[in-house]
Amino acid sequence: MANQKQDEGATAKLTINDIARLAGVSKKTVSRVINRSPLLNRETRDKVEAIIRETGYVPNPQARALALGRNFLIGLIYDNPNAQMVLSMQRGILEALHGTEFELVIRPVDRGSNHVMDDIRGFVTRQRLFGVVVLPPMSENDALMRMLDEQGCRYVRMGSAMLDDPEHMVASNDREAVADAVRHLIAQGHRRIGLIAGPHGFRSARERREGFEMALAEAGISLPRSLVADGQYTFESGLSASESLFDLSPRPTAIFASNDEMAAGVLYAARLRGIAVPDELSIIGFDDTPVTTRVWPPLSTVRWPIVAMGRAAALKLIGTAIGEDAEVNEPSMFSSTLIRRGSVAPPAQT
Amino acid sequence: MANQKQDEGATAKLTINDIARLAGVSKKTVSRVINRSPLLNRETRDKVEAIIRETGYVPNPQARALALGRNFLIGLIYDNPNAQMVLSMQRGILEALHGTEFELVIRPVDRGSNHVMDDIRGFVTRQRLFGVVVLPPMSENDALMRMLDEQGCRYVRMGSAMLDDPEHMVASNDREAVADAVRHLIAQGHRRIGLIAGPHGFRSARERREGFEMALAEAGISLPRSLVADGQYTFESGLSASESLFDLSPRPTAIFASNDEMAAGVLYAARLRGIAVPDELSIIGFDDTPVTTRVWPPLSTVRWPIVAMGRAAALKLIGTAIGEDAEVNEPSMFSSTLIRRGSVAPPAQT
DNA sequence: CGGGTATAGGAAACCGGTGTCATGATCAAG
DNA sequence: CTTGATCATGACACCGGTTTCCTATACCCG
Repeated sequence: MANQKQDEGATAKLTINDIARLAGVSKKTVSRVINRSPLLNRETRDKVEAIIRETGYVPNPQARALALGRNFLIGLIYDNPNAQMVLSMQRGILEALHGTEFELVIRPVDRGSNHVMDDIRGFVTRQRLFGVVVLPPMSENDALMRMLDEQGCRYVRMGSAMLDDPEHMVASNDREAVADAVRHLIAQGHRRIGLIAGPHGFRSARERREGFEMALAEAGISLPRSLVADGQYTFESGLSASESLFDLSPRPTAIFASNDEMAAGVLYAARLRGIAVPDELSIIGFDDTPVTTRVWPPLSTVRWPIVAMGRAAALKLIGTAIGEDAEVNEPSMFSSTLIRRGSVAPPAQT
Repeated sequence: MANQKQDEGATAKLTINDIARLAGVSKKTVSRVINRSPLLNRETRDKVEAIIRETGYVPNPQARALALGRNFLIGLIYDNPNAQMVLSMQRGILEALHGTEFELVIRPVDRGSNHVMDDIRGFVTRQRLFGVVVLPPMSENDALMRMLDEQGCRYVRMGSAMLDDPEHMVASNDREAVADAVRHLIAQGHRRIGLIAGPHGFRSARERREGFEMALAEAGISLPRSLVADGQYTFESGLSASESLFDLSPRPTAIFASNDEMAAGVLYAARLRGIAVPDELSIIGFDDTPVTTRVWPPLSTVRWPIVAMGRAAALKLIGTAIGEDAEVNEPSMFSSTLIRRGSVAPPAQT
């Protein structure tokens, strides 16, 4: 019913036929110019290119996608655990896509909902996406990957140290990074070190916990269950989780929080209790989000190269587009570094 | 040269012809079912729908877009001044798009670069976007809007109190909101109130500044030039801008920072100088980003409904798609509220 | 100088949908 | 029973590109 062509108004869109007519060649020839076919007369190409340039012709991507059987859309699937991470990832991916004809379509989902799967299936099939990048914790869902395979949708998953399938994976070595951070605490003289763990079922939470335990074990320090508190990667959970650690006697002299949001919660809780940081309590977080430098004292943390990893993920995805043989040489494993700020000091008393 | 159909593998995609054959009807009839044409026999529709459901057929969006002459992609253009804002906006837009066939394509740009314009033109023309949402400060670029008009690309701009063109605009009333915040400070007894302004050329910066001046004028308080410091909406600029205010004698007893990042900078600077907040200095920010509750004391601030505004913007955009007459009733102006936290107290001495 | 081989370029089919218009069936009114 | 209107459906062109296949020309060589 709705009246279609009513808001025409704009510059009438040029078609390949117009260009062909203007250049005095067939549309096929124009198509060859657009697609850089090598078997073309030099003059013909120059002439057509000149016309394209001066008319500002842009081939219709829908028609191209239809004829070519593939489009130029990359999807980003995430269940936002961390605003900063998502945004950095978007940036990394877009950096890689810049200058190509690919665009980024974003898709936050709710992993708790019981139709996530259908939701994502609809997303990739409806738009016939070229491929998707999946962020943690969705990237740990193997059923999702099987579904994507079934749908013939390429994917790259981001995650923590999952190297089963390096071609479809970009990972950071959280375990080693956390171990380094904890070794740093130990070197400062800390022995009673608390852990605020991430949510169960998160690969990163497990990796970070293992790194924590590894460093303690190396130093021969035992880890009583009471020094481990469960968190949800949120500020509030960090705040409440630290309560139980503060109630301990003797109190831990240092706490490693599995991400910065929770570390900020620990800092806040310490302030509420009048515990001085770093003099009475050292804190290390993970992620290096901006909040670490906004609070006082600025938080020491572990930085992982999110943007670079996003870029690598996107390149892996579109690398296969250029040509199957164009070997993709993006690394699959990235390493993190400890950033020392003001939240770590030697313990007050030995 | 590249070999196309080699990684077929996936479930062979069904076409409308397959469905037509299976249902024993013509493709046109199937098309009618898909597009909910009202002039269809009940039985025929049920039969075709059953087949579509059991085969899991999804119409090819590229073909649809080609035939229909429009696609189902909304673009989001921004020059990220504020991660939280961008992310909330994405969320709001996606909420509105949820359940429709539209998808969101994001496009950060660099407004400093001298080919932003070409960049954006390429973006909207190449993908033939249905429409775009433009975030500040890009939304204040009138040349951009003219260009979008030329390209026949619908748009909605987000911004501060620009109501020249309500149909293409979603705005917040920053001036009044800031005036309220400053009135609050005045009511607490403050008379020497400093302002950290936003960058020149930002509409929001001007609106907020005007609100600040308005509230002071109402109360008959004069505003010496020295009480106004320039900032760039960044934490660091807030930090350094507050230095000059702190050097004043007498020092201001309160500071309004034009956004939360700068307010966090003020708080940080105060800590460095040993100025107690809120006892010796009150602070109010703007945006209500998470950082306000991570720092100590938590910052009082002005909250504006970003998600709701994003939703409204998207609805305005796609509202015109459903039918030209379907009047879009989304409001164009949203109002903000003062959130009182712990960074405001009466001045130490009168 | 003639026949074989590249090479540029064109005609037509095709990708998977939608619009237009024609057609046959059904039904109410005359 | 005929006629005109209404309804449900199908045939076919078309959206704007790409691909396949074929032809005409230029070039190579003996």
